[in-house]
Parts: sequence; structure tokens; C-alpha cells
Amino acid sequence: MARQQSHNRRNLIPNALMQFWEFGYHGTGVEDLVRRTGLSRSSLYSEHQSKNELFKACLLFYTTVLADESVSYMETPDARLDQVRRYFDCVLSGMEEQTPPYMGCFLGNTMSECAPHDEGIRTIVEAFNDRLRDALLNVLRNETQAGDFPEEMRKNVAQSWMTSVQGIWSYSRSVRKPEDLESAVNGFIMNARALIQSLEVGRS
Amino acid sequence: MARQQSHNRRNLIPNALMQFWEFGYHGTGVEDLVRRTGLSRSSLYSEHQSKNELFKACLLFYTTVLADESVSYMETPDARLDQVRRYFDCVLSGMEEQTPPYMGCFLGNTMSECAPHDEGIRTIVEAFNDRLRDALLNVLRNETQAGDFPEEMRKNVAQSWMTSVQGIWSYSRSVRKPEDLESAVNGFIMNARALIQSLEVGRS
DNA sequence: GCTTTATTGGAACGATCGTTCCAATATGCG
DNA sequence: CGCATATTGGAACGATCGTTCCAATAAAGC
Repeated sequence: MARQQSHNRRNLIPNALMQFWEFGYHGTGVEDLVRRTGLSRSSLYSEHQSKNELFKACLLFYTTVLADESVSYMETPDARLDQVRRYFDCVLSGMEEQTPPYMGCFLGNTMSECAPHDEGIRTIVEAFNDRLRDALLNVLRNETQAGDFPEEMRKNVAQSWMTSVQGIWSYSRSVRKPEDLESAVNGFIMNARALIQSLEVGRS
Repeated sequence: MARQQSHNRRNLIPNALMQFWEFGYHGTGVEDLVRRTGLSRSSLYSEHQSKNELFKACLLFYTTVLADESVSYMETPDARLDQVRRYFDCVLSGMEEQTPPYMGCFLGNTMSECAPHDEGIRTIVEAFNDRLRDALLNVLRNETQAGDFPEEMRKNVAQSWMTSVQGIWSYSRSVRKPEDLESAVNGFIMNARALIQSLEVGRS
């Protein structure tokens, strides 16, 4: 019994996260969290002061644990576009066991739903967006090293890539056919390769 | 007095839309709609059977009236990428009178929040996404006419462009500095031009 | 094994949710 | 003006919202 309790406690955040991820902040009631986590209301509130605090804890868990690995692969000194392609393939293959529509990116969903009206949430969202943009900027630098393109240009492209990634996951929440999502990913990579090529051509 | 009533009635959908747009479906209560529209509950329910039906009416109004003009510019037989650039400039200049974070795209917000769990809403969202993708495909065809690229490739790119546009608006709901949004737009156009150029180079 | 401390399930709170209903009021018509 | 027809504001519904509280139960220390 103690094992079971401990088990539930340990999985509080992951379980709550799944609920919030699927149904959103306002679409999730405390009753839903009780059902999903197997804990009672008092247990939930003993560890987190409010539903809002619990949500932010889930969001932090998502950015620092679940999504961390994916981004970190693009932060290595030698990360190239293949790393981005592999990241997409990894998520897409994980979706083969599910049926559309999918759950998208928890951070992206939260950005749409809560960021404008919740300063604390917006801060977390902003930090992750910046990190993802810098990671993609790192990839772009590795692909177009030592060129004399204005840094401003690189930053714009990285920013655009970041929003494109967010857009793809957002789209996954309404897509009916998995191939439409793969199509968007293929188009994104194609676009990125073309841009990298154009910068290299312009350099020579 | 009759004028006033008629005025309120006429603006029911637009006013309700603004409320839903800013706070989302679950974040908007009927009391909020009463306050925003100036109508009473009975008036709201006399024209629409439920909050959900009213929301779908707002979503249809958004796609067929508000967003229609923007898309139609990209559907003309001679639409080029400049048209897309102008579309972004138009929305960005409209944001200068507002302070970030912005409201994003109502359809995009709805796609994230409601599409997975509401079949009726997903149908509307899907139709608009398809239309936007076809419009961008039209632009892409006009920019790379008479080449021998597989149609599959064009479709992927158009699909990617559509999700990128959605991503930019989604990002606008958490952005703090307007220039970060402009940066994403500039990056997107830069990317698109590079791709078009690469297709032309590949053709010659 | 008994006492102390921590954690639990579940009742209950006031507030708000979406919805229904009706009496009061305004409108259109003869 | 007087009557019929819409349209209105607002009370009220049961359900659920997020939160608090406490008695019952489990864990730990001696």
C-alpha cells in the first residue's frame, strides 16, 4: 500500500500533465485530475497550492524533462539539420501508435490558451521558445558556417523555424490523415535545405 | 431604442467572436458574452441553441468574413509571394496600435483548444486549413511555373507554409517584443524566397 | 504495542458553469 | 388607441468549478 501511494505521488506531475496536455488548462477540472492521478483532492493540494501552481509545475516538467532531450540534440556543437529531421521522425513514429487528431505540443497548446492572460505561464513559455530558437540558430550556424551573412538574417530564420515547428504541432491537433502531417514536416525540411543551399551559393 | 436593439443583434456574432478570440472557448462564460454583447441570456439563446452553436457561428463568421479577404488575395490567378508579404505587413501594421501579447489567429487558437474534442469545430478548422494551403499552393505554382518538380513536392511545401503561418500567429499570443514577431515573418519570407529560387535554379 | 506524526478520502463551501423559464416590456398592425 | 406578437431582463435551475476542512487511516519512533 505504501508502495502504491509512493507510486502515485511520484507520478502526480506526469499524470496531471497528460490530462492538461489533452484537454488544456480550462478544459481540465480538479475532478479530472483526481481521476487521472488516482490521488484525492487533499493530496493534490498538499503538494501544490492551487490548480494554477500545479499546472505550472507540469509545464516546467514538460520543458525541463520531456522536451529537454529533443532540444538538447540540436544544441550540441556539431548539430546539423539531420538532427532536426531525426527529431521530427522520432515524434512522427511515436504517433503511428496513435490515431489522429494528436495532442500536439503541450507548450504550444499552453501558449495559445494561457500565455496572454497568465504572466507566470508566459514567462515559462517564453523561456522555452527562446531556447528552441537558439537551438535552431545553432543548427543554422553549423550549416552555414563562416559566411558573411548578417547575424540579423540568421536570427530571423531561426525565429521563423521555431514558429514553424510550433505550427506543425498545433496543426497536429486537427489533422485527420497522418500523411498530411508528414507532408508539412517534409515541406519544412525541404524549405530549410533550400535556404541553407541559397546561403552557400551566395557565399561562393 | 429599436435602433439600439437592432444594432446589438447585428453585432452579436462579432462581439461574441472578440470575446472567444481573446479568452478561448472554455475561458469564456455566458456571463462574459452577456457583458460583451450587451444582450441578455434569453436573447443569446433565442438565436443560438447553445454556447457551442454560438461559438461555431463565430468561427464560421471568422473564416467566411474576417479572414476571407486575406486569403482571397492569395487565390487570384496572378498571386505571387509579394501578396503573402503584404498580407503579413497588413496584419503587423494593425498590431502597432496594440500591445503584445496579441490575440493570434482565432482559427489557430481554436485548432489548439477545441479541434481534438469537437468534431463539428474540427470540420470548420479543417476546411479553412485546406483553403489556406491551396491558396499558398497557388502562390507557389505562380512563382515556379512550368517546372518539372513533382506535384508532391509542391504540396509538401504549401502544407509547410500553412503550418508556418499558423505557428507565427500562435507565437504572437506569447510574444513580448513586436520585433520578435516581425523577425519570424521576415524569416518566413526569406525561407520561401530561397526555396523558390532553388527550384528555379534546379530547373535551368 | 502505544503514542506521535503524517497522509489520506471525502464531505462541504461559496462561486460560477450552461441552460431554462416567465413575467414585463417593446414592437407591429388594424 | 388597443390588441397581438416578439423581444427583453432577470430570477432560478441543477451541475460543476476551485478550494478548504476534518475525521479516519497509515507510518514512524520509542
